Amino acid sequence: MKRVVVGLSGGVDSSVAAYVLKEQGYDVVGLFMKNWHDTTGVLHGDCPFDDDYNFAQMVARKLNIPFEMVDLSEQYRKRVVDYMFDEYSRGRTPNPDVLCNREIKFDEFVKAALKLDADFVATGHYCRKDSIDVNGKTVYRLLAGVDPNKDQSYFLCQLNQEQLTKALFPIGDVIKPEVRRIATELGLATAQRKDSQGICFVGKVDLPVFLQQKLQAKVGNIIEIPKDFTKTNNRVNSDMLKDIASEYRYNPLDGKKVGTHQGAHFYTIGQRKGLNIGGTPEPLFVLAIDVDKNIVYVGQGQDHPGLYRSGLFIPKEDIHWIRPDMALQIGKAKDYQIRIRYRQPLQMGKLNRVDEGMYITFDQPQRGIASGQFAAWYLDDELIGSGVIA
RNA sequence: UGACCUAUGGUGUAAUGGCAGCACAGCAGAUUUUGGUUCUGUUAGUCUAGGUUCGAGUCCUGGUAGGUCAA
Repeated sequence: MKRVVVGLSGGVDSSVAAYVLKEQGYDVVGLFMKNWHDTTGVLHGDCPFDDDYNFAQMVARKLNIPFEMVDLSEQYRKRVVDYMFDEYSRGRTPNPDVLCNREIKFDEFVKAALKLDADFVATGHYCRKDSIDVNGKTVYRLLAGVDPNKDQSYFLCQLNQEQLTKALFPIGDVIKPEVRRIATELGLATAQRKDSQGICFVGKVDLPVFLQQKLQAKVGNIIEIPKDFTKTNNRVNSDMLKDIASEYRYNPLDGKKVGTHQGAHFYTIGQRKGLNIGGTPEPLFVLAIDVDKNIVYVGQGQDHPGLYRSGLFIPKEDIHWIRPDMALQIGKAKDYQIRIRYRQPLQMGKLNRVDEGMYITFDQPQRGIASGQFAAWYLDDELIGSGVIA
């Protein structure tokens, strides 16, 4: 009998995942990860971590499976939280949950599971895996979950073949309401628990407060860029990949000062809340930040041209193929469906592999392309590859 | 130290003398395993002292503050 170690988080998804595995005849072990125990900046709720542990334990008892706990706090801090601080300090917008999966759940956690003699490791992600034969070699495919509303494949966009080999996603072909129904039917304590939100393991935080643990607050200017500012408008007609894919760079003379902020690195492109500037007919959105000069550039209205770009660039060292056998050769281009954030409907676009990296161009301009976030490319249901936006 | 104009939530603006409204910001909730977006709800105002009127943000007089023109 094959042994599966399932990451029990104390939520309903991993609870049902454990149940499904058991039904499938696996020798199932529940393993709870303790990755964080600081509440700085955490909104409402004093200490959710103990709660999670207790719920996970209750579920394990109910399912009659062994239950273990592993503390990966040290690794999580080093490999996810430090990366977060570092990215924000450079004026970028990291995605800690993608890193959490690559570095913790499908690395450190797997190591812990192997110590428990695991053959496979399972999670409660809404995604699927299958395998095909390519030139006599088994290749694993990462597929979207069948629930279009909950598909979480995006968060796994940095996994590699080795990691997929050991992975099982028991609830990928079930829709969320069905998961809730199963949990309710089984009388699992987690059946009605609210879905988790915010940074995985840390929780819903007030980001500026959280970041101020490491990043200094410092007052700077907010500059409003007019809607008809030509530098942003000209871009739309450009043919040069490099031009289309690069960020808009402004300088203070391109607009006028409309207020002050507490630190440019606390903001991200597309952001509306937190500027504290009123009196405009339309809301202000962040168009760009300059952490060196400590300036936040804003523009008025959802349709401000500075909010949209038709392309992005990924440096070659940040290109990742879940399917290495499909890696695009230098000089080649190919159409893909792409998303640049969780739950975004897939967008039509083209990958252009050049010597220095990958340019992605979109058929429709995209709102709020943020450096540090991940672009993930799909062919229908299958996640093929991903990369960090420069 | 002459004339004129203006004054309404935190900000920008509406209201034939008849229930002070809208937008933005803020706050709260919903949505969301990243940031962000979006949706819903909500706090908060007539510069000041008098007067006219059944009734004043609105009309009259003084004050205060800001602005424009004239020098």
